[in-house]
Amino acid sequence: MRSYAEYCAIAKSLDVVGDRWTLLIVRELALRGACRYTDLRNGLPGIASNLLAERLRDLEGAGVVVREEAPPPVATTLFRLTPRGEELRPVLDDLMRWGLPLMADQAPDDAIRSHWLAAALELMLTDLQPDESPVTVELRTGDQPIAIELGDGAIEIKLGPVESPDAILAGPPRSVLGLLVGMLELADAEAQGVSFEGDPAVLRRFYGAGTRISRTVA
Amino acid sequence: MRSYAEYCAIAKSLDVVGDRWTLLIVRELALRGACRYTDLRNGLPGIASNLLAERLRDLEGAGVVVREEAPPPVATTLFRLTPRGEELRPVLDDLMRWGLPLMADQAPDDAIRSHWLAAALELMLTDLQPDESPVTVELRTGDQPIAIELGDGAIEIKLGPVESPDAILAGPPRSVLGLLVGMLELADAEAQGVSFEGDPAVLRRFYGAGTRISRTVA
DNA sequence: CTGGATCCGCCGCGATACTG
DNA sequence: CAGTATCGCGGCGGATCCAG
Repeated sequence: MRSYAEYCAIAKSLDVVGDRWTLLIVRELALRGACRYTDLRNGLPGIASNLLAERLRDLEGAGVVVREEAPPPVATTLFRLTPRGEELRPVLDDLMRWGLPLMADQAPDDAIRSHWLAAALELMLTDLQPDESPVTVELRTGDQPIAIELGDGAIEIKLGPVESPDAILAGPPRSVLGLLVGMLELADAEAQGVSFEGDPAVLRRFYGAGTRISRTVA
Repeated sequence: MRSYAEYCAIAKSLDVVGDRWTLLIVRELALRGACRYTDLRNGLPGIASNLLAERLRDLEGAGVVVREEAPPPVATTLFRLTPRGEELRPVLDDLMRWGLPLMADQAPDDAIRSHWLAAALELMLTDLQPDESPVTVELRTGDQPIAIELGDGAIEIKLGPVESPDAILAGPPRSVLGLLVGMLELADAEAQGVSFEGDPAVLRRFYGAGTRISRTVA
């Protein structure tokens, strides 16, 4: 993209990361750590291969990304954020926070990746009953399961299955999120295709976290 | 721009504000408050008129901007951020912070507006000697003077001239910023075309604020 | 199979002219 | 003052091809 040619910090930032796809590439590296070219393609459905290569070159030139050759036996090239690139996390966090209300509209052709959902949940969820016993929930939505672990007032969200979950939640992402966040009652969520196994009381641990979001939606 | 078609909060944010020029329009409204179409053109040098009109329509449709008809005698249309638009300020702040090191390179054809500089200074400057007596400085760089008022440990930065400043600083923006931020000694700044009137001790009030920035520059 | 490069069609953007 | 109209170009999308 052409430079804005403005002596302004915001414009100069956008000169670096304002191109189409660029911030989403940074998002992938921030959420998933070092990635192979193929991993990035998978996390950026629809990107043209030449664009991904070009953006990675540009980001490398700007000092945001480094390319490193993994040693044998893997022997593949990895892309990783530099410290300067890591400093973009606040920008990503704010953009994610601002975009949370927009998760209310899930377009039929929206691609879905569980690590995007996990990042959103990390911003939204709080344990409303931190004194209760620890609880684990497995989410089955997106391209891989998500593990939620409540305990000691903290919430941990990881990718991957849960050993013996106290509850299992499956269904369309929008409805699963809506239920967790308290915008949807269990009955409504189930009407939208959500299946819930376990003790419904577990959901109360999250309820209300979403009222703050709901208020944001115009 | 085409939608990214990803069920991800960041991607959905960028679907709204990721177009070229869009965030800079929001910047203008955030920094200067309600603006006329002409004010926006002035604050966005180089933007095509049709693009500005189209972006404003889009932003209005997204609930980020409202158009309001000013009552007579002015009788002009004003554009203003909605509350939802105001919530983009954290994004702008982080982008500005991330871009501060890039202010080190001022391209010859970079447009300059004092309100961009004022915003950057607001992020960078701290009063290192809050117990000293109040001090006012007038900056003459960009398209209008900038007033800096130190007192009670707080810094106020406004646009416009200062009544009877304790110091006057004029010259190229990069050097004026560099001096204030402590990356440049007075002698070096003067060699770069900065003129300084007043007590040089005033500069010590700011010195060091920029070491944090300097460290950021790779 | 990974990590690209190349080509082409198209649309978003840039620049300028024009208008109620 | 607040836009609309037009046209040319370059960035992007989509597909295919290629080297290690």
